[in-house]
Amino acid sequence: MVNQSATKEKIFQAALSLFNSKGYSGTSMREIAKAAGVNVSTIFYYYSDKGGLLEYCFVTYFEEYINILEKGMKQLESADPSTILKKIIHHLLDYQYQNYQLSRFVCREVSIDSQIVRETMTTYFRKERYLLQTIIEKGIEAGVFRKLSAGIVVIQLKGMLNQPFLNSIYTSEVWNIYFQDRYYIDQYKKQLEYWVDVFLSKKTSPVEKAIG
Amino acid sequence: MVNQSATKEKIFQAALSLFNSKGYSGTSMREIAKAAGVNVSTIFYYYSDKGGLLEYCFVTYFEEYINILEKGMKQLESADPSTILKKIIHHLLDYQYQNYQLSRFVCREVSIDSQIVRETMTTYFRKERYLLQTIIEKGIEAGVFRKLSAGIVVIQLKGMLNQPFLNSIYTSEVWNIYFQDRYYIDQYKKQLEYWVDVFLSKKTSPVEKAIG
Amino acid sequence: MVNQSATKEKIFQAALSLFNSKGYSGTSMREIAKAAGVNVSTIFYYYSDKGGLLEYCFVTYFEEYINILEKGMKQLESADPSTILKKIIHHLLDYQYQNYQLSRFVCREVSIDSQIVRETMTTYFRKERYLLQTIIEKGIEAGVFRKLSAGIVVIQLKGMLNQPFLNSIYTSEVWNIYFQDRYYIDQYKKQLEYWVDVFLSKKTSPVEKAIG
Amino acid sequence: MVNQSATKEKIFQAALSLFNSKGYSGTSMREIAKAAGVNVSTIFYYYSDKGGLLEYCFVTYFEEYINILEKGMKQLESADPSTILKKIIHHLLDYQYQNYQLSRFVCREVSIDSQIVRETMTTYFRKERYLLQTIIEKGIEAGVFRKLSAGIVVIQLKGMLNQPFLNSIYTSEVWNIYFQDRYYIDQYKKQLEYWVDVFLSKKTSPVEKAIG
DNA sequence: TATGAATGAGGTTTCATTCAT
DNA sequence: GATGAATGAAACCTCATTCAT
Repeated sequence: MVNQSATKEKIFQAALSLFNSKGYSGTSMREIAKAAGVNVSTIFYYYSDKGGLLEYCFVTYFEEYINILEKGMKQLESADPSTILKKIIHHLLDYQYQNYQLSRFVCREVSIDSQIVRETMTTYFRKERYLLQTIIEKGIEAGVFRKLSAGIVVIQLKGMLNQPFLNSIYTSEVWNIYFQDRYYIDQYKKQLEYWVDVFLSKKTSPVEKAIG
Repeated sequence: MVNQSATKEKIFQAALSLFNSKGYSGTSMREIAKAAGVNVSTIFYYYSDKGGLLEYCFVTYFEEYINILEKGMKQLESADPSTILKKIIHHLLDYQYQNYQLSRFVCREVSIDSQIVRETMTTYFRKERYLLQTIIEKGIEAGVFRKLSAGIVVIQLKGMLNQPFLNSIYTSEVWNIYFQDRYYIDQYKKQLEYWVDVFLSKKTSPVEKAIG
Repeated sequence: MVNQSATKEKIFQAALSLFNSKGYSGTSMREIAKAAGVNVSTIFYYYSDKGGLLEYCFVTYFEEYINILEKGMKQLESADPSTILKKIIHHLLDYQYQNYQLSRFVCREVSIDSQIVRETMTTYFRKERYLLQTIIEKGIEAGVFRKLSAGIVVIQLKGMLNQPFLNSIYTSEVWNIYFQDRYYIDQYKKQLEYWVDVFLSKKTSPVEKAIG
Repeated sequence: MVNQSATKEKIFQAALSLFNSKGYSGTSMREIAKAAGVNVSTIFYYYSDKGGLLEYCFVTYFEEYINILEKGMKQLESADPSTILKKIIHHLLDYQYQNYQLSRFVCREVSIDSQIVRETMTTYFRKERYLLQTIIEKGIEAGVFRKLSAGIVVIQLKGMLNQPFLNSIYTSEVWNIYFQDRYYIDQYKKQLEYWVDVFLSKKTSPVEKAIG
């Protein structure tokens, strides 16, 4: 997260912004350099490759992402599944909100099926799978969650978690909802926590009354 | 949907497949030509432009997509919101399942914020918004759906609808779930219909007992 | 030898001339394009690679080179070793003289120890080795040639054969000898044939009297 | 020959090795730095230029080369041409053998017709010409050598002298002869001395019986 | 309808080099 | 004596595209 060199960070930010609006392949190194106010060669000095820049984005994103998951992991024994899951949703949405550009880009580019994506991603996502699956299954065993397929539930959840960042043009242009704003993110967060309570959980929690 | 020329269709399919695995910008006309077994110039003959090829993909996708929505539209008066919504979910998932490659590509590329995307997409999505919003609000008015923000609900729903196609590498590599298979799509479909019943709707429907 | 396309040939000649004076690595594609009067892309269209251009040079050179050797091969049974060897020397020098630029370049670049050189070259030179070694050994067995190590003799011979083309700056600048001229090549040819007669062969032939 | 600084020498050796396998133009400063285990800037500190490094190679090579020739020069009056020539061949081959990499590189790069090569080389080679021509002509006058063109003879001789170093891949890969080994160099040396005796000289010397 | 030849613009990357430290 | 950060120029190569056929 913390960049040693100011120049390196400047390049990173410029790249992120451009990758977001034009896609990774659609962005040229020259454009990035220009946006960062450095010479093209400087990018190669720091990231060695265009691929290196991409990898750096992925690693930076997942490093913190996995951190959040691991904090959830530690509470697996002590707290109840519903609370943990809601906490994780809370932190993930917050993290993606605070790293809007990066999240948008990674969520999007991850859907490409290239070598580098496959390799980088799979490791992180296997960890994620382990955590989420465990939580869901514990909840089911404890009789708190409904008997649903853990896989399908997680895929559903992930779809919901990414959507605000993935399709931000859609949300803003069509719905006038701006997930760069705290307000909307918080609303969406509540909705997902609510989903845990009424969709996943067998009995509706007190939160339900507050919203629905 | 129906291509006049076999050659044109061949090119379309080849392009689709490549766009999916390398992205639109990451795919070159030569690659498409090679994959389609035709000369590069032939692509220009049929689609005039690389942009033309992209547009053709979008139009082809949304043509049928909007068809499905419009069928739902016609039932707005006669049928109840919950049933209509479930029908739409059913048809959309089916459509995307049957046009796997195309859906994957469009869902993904739509997240880029370029001129062409913005223009093509917005028209279709505004229609979609009108329909879905109307259904949700009618349901709320009728006291069938919970009092939720229509916008947030639709965004949530769209996230869930796209996820299986967008992140197919994720689902297959990490969860061994293959949405190219009828079986998994049907399971997922049930889950979303269930979501309509227990999350959106105030009272849990009989379906709930069957699953949860 | 015969180029299908006039453009391709033009590029080839321009490349050859530049490779000779600046070396392969020292010559840029742009320079070649400019010298050939075509666009840079055209070179890539025909040769696909800078490496492809290099390979084309090698193959073109060795194709005819090996032809000459194979003609010598066929006479192995019928003619005497001394005559065959002199014929080969005669034809090789003629060939190199007629393809001055190409020979100069290949002889020089062959001394680099890269992958492509190793691969292309070895095949041809093994054939050459077989022929020359056979001739020398036959001559020794027949008691016509002195008992010398065939390997050392061939290396010595090859050094002499290449020298005029390899170091043409040296010969012209220091000795005012121009091997682009028939006259000098013929003189040099005589010298090497003479070498066969008095150095390789046991008894000095009548030719000796004519020269020495 | 004697490098003041160990670092400077390290760089020199690394450069030599790389120049040999990839050519001068084909080798980058970074590669040299990496091979030498120093920073790129260090090379510039010691040699100021890439050209400076090249010049240093040439000068280092020719300094000793010309020394050997000058020693021969001094004996022009006292000793007989045949003996002097053989001594020179002996010392030159020894020198090139002991500075294998350097000789290989210089012999090869000298064949390029660039400004720097022309300038550096010509001075040294004119000296060489004077010595060798004088020896040959003296021999002819004295009736010891055959009446041959001095120029052609020297060119022939130089071809033979360089071949083992120039085409070392050829000799090793095709003939399994390794001129890095004393044994093979000595054999080759004998062959060339023999060449002086039977080809250049009118009457065969006693050495002939020993070999042929 | 379909192609091969050719191109200009721009892509990524590497190069030798400098400068402050 | 030696280095790391940074650069401008130019390297190789690919791109979408056109045009004559």
